[in-house]
Amino acid sequence: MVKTSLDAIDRKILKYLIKNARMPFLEIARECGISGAAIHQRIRKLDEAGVILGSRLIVDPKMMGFDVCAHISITLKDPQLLKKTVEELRKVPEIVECHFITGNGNILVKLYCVDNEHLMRTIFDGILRIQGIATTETNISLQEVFQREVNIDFIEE
Amino acid sequence: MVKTSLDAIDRKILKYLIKNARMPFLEIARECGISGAAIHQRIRKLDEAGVILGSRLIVDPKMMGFDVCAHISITLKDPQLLKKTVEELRKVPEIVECHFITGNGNILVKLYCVDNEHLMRTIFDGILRIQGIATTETNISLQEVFQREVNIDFIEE
DNA sequence: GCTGAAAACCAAACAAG
DNA sequence: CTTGTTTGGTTTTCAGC
Repeated sequence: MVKTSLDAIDRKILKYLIKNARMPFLEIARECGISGAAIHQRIRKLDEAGVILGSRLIVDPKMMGFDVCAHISITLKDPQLLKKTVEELRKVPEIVECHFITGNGNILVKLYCVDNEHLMRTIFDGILRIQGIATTETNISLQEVFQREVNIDFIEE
Repeated sequence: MVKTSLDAIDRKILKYLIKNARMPFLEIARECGISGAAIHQRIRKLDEAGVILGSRLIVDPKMMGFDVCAHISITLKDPQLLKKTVEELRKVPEIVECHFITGNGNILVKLYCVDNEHLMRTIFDGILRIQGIATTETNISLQEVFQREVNIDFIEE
């Protein structure tokens, strides 16, 4: 996992696209004071280097009918089963994030469900049936107050 | 927070753009079998309805120099200070997510830091100095195994 | 709500410095 | 690493259905 050195223009390009993935390259070019072709090549390079992972439309989960957001901390029966368990968790469509963590539990997942009944089914039929999972601890998110991308401004190199 | 009724085409449009925010509208149009102008109008409507919140380039935090990811559960001195505390948390650039939660603590934040020393400074100088915060409990994410947008396929209306 | 067409605009690739 | 140019595709708007 090698770090690429990003110069000021790279960071400026990323900053704009992090806020709006559909911002035209030519508009970025005008903001940065270089040609569109240069922006295009820099973005391609950032993509190939793995700095850029993709782009996403951000939708309001509530508007899509997902009224329940929760974090679940999962404790494994056996640490050996980590990789296999993750592969099973990946198949649970409600889960949007998965971390290996320190502290209480071994895995932390974030998920969205339609309602509490759906959450219950997801926990009991989706998560607890996975071999290797011993216990879960669920924390409901009453409100997702804000969500944003990592701010790259305060790395001044 | 009224739910808009999304038909099959709306969901198809969103599904494509959630995977790739820069997918050309005309390509979506071809996949959906309707004109580009219709796609354009539907997306504008979804935007105005608040279903679409924006779009983001997804960057690898590690590549940007953020080697440490953590979740911090925050307990307030006084529940009255909730709103004010959130406004202060919003000013901490390292924080990318903020929830009101049930269970252990009142607020859960997710953040990225450059290293453990930076995390320590963020907790002590950034978070614990905020009026109204009593205690914090930090959970380091050893690895962010995956991260994706909510899968809208399993809502079949 | 959709369409097709027009005008303005953009992405991508190129040779060249 | 940059630029200007070119080609084909795209966005956006609008009248009309």
